[in-house]
Amino acid sequence: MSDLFAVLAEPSRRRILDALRRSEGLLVKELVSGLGMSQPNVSKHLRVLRTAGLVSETAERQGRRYRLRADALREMDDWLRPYRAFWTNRLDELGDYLDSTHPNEGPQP
Amino acid sequence: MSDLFAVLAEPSRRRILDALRRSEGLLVKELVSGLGMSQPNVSKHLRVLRTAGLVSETAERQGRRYRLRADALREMDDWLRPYRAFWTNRLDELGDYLDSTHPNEGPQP
DNA sequence: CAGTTATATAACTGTCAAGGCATGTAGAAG
DNA sequence: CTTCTACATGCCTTGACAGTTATATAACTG
Repeated sequence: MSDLFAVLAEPSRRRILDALRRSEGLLVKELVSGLGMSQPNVSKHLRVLRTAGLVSETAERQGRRYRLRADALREMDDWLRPYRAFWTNRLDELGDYLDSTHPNEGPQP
Repeated sequence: MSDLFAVLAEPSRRRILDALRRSEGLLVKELVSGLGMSQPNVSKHLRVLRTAGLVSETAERQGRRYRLRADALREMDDWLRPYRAFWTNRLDELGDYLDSTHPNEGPQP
């Protein structure tokens, strides 16, 4: 489970990240009640996310606060970058030209 | 396996997409020899990719040509977008300020 | 110290998918 | 029609988790 893509393949983990993104860090109990998952399940997922460098953990009096480490997502963004060109550059700048010369190779609706 | 993220969690499938991205479509046999995977394995992955809308297939005399459908990756890009702001805006514009006030909360090397 | 709260961990179980092997199939070639 | 090529598909085994339940740990409270 050391692969970033495999870590993010779990919908529950993406939901955890989404929740952390909208807040300035959350306690485990807040994630449990907020997402409606069992506490051990949340803890397990947090462990995976932590191992992947996607979240950080700090101890507090009321519990442990987990924060997003969005930086770890750059690897995914890097992989995606060359593909992004297919619908940003190509379609916007060269779309008409390509469509007129290779009408069957453009993206289908 | 209808979840895009789960589909892309497989390294072999990402390699297939990478290969297709660099070319204007490839035959199955070309993928097999180029990636060094077994033919049934490649066919299976292609089926998954096709179901996810990530590749398209056209029949030719020499075989079946698969092409990238980068458009299907937009869903992943959309999910990533709000996170991207964390290292584009925040780090570039406020990075120095945050580093000077919370030196331990910045991205680790 | 006893009890409560917050979280982690261990053990177990069910599910699911990846990869290998063998086989089916369709088209071109002879 | 037979053979080869290119590809798909079915079956099988194995391994990897996800989720639950039960229990451990740690800190705070009274």
